[in-house]
Amino acid sequence: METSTKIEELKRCSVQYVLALRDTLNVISGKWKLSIIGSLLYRKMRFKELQRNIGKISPRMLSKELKDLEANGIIKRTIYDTTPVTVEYELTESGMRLHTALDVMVTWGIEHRE
Amino acid sequence: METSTKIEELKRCSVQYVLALRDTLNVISGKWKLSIIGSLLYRKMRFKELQRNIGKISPRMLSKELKDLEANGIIKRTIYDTTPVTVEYELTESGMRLHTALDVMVTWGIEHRE
DNA sequence: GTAACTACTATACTTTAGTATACCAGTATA
DNA sequence: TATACTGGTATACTAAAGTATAGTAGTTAC
Repeated sequence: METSTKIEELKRCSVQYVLALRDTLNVISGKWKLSIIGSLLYRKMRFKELQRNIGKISPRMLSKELKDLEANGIIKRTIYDTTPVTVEYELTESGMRLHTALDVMVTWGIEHRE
Repeated sequence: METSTKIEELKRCSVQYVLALRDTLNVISGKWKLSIIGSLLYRKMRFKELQRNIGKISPRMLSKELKDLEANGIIKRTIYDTTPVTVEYELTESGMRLHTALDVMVTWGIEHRE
């Protein structure tokens, strides 16, 4: 069965619908995940770079959220054998595809405020 | 300025982008909000009806979340002067417009699991 | 008269999310 | 020799989110 057909079918079944929705929400919810994804939408970044970019995030939270996003296949972590070590974070293909979903949410958010 | 132009402009500014996104997320995040909105997508429902439909939700949480959604302009509460009183909950126009955003999120969720 | 229906609210608790602060090893710069 | 850079971890805490259980008032059916 084709993916698009499968999606149409799931949308009709509310329990599955809510489950797929929750999968997406779990990936982007929490105080910091959006700021991290937003920072990586247009380019790769290193740990300290992300920390400076986001501002008030503690290294503990940044580290935890990055691990979380990596485990969920949203970002990719690459270690370079330099001195001192450099670690780069970037969105995966799946993470990049989130962009469309985020745009739709932004649109609703703005229209809702009107 | 047109709304669509305004949206295009905001998407380019990451801080505003994240803020609009967070507005949307605040509306749908939490353990129960999606189940409530999902229940109301196709028809109005009363309190006990929602409670039975969702299953394990406590009346305290349902009451709290409904108030929250009402305060955010997502649902409308109508009291009918019957005995015993009947209270109906339904999505507002804005709440209905969430449907598109939710569909996009479901699609991403399913594709991401693949 | 007692059980069940309506739509909730009150109190007290647990669990999860997030914060604050300090610290690690190794290297480069002033 | 002291400071700051790299990318984090450890411990202890607070705040927010959610749960559990009981109870409210009025009406109706058995």
